[in-house]
Amino acid sequence: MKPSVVTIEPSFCKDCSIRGSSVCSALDASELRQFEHLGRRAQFAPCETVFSEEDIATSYFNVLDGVMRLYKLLPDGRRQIVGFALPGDFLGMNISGRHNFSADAIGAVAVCQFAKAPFGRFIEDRPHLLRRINELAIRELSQARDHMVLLGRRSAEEKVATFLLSWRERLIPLHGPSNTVALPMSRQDIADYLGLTIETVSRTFTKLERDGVIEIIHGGISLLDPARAEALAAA
Amino acid sequence: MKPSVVTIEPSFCKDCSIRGSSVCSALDASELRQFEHLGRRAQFAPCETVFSEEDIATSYFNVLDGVMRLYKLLPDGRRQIVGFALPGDFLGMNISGRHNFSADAIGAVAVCQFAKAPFGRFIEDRPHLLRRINELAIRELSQARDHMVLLGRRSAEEKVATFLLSWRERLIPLHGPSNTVALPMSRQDIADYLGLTIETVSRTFTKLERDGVIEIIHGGISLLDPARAEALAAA
DNA sequence: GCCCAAAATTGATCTGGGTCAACTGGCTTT
DNA sequence: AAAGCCAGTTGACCCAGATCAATTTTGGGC
Repeated sequence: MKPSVVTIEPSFCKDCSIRGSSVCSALDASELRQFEHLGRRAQFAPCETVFSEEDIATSYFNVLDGVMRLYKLLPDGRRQIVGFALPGDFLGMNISGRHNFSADAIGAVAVCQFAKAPFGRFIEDRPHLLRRINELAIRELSQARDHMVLLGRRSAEEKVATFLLSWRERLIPLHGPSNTVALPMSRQDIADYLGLTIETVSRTFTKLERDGVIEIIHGGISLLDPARAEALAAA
Repeated sequence: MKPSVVTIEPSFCKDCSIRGSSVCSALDASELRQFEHLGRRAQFAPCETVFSEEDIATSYFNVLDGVMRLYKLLPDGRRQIVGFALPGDFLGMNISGRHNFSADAIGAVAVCQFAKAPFGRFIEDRPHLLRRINELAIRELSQARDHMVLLGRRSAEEKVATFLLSWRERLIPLHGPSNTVALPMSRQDIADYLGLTIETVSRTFTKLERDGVIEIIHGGISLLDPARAEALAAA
């Protein structure tokens, strides 16, 4: 784990890569110029922790680049990854004043960080921004429920197939549609996301490859038979 | 499944039992009087479906009385209960325009039903209400993540102990604190909530009773040894 | 009260995925 | 290029919880 590099540099929202897909899509050009002064760019090195569960939440984060793992730990060390955050995702919403999960960078990550208080004041008289945030929360809630079904009621093979397809789906806005699916997270991360062990994930990947559904490539997979993968994921 | 009885009766928000715990807590007395005209009381008989996944969402619901099960089905019939709704809970938020889970009454249920459009217009210029709704969504999101940990990483005994404790917790605002915990839902419901089978739930209840942690009583359980239950749930 | 159906419990057995352990193959370091 | 080190894979075995199959209990209707 390398030391973190935090760069404070002038950042222009209008040039931002995630402008349009994140919370900021709710803002018009003039608001955006004010908004600019609220955010501060920050970089996180691979494996660096951005915030931890139970930490006082002092900031909101907009992911600009890279992938983060969001997880909760049980006292004995068992881990459940509750999601992966990609560019455009907005983190830090909570009601208790504390984060309710931990987040760390998988590869290098860049975020736009907003101090809680000024951000709160900015929202105060901009209900359209609040509506946008609400929209994001409701979308996440829907995803969370889908994931509950996966965790509670699906077999290992269904879990892996579903994960690969939905991950591919999430990468479309970033890389365009492709059957080559980059998997920046480790097998252990995938296991902890799907409620499996690393061995079962590995075996299931191998099985899917043997069955001609995927090809395991360096840093990801190639989806050879999307239709069959869909069938495995649906049933 | 008896036929539904829908009663449209004059209902007064100020006298409402859940006034203060639901969305409406964000409204002042004068707003409440206007709000009154938006809602319509409806009753649902035991086992009756309030709405189904993929239905066009035309209403929001405020649970007034009774308990609902919220669930998703896989094509082959496997079911995952994603939550139970109690008085004060607000249902119907979504972004797709369709419900993303099904909901049915467990016992008799009374709700306050709001047509989507007028409710949306009412929120429009009342950001404090929107903030309240956002708060509820974020709280649910946090609960959903806790439940993911349970589904993905906990043993059967831990699941059941955790469920009993958190259900007891949820009943406090309704019945006051008590070691007697009413369980209006069936064993099958509990199983589908915890990602287990009905047999495993039944066996685990029996084991907890044999161990002196709970006593199984009619329509629920009595928590004999809360400390031990906490220990089972935490580890 | 008695009857019937549904819900819950209990027992016997099976199995998907976990556990434990060994091995492989890239990378990095020197 | 040798050594060391992880991340990932594979194999052998095991067990928590699923499945299958009876009971037993509960509750509602008459």
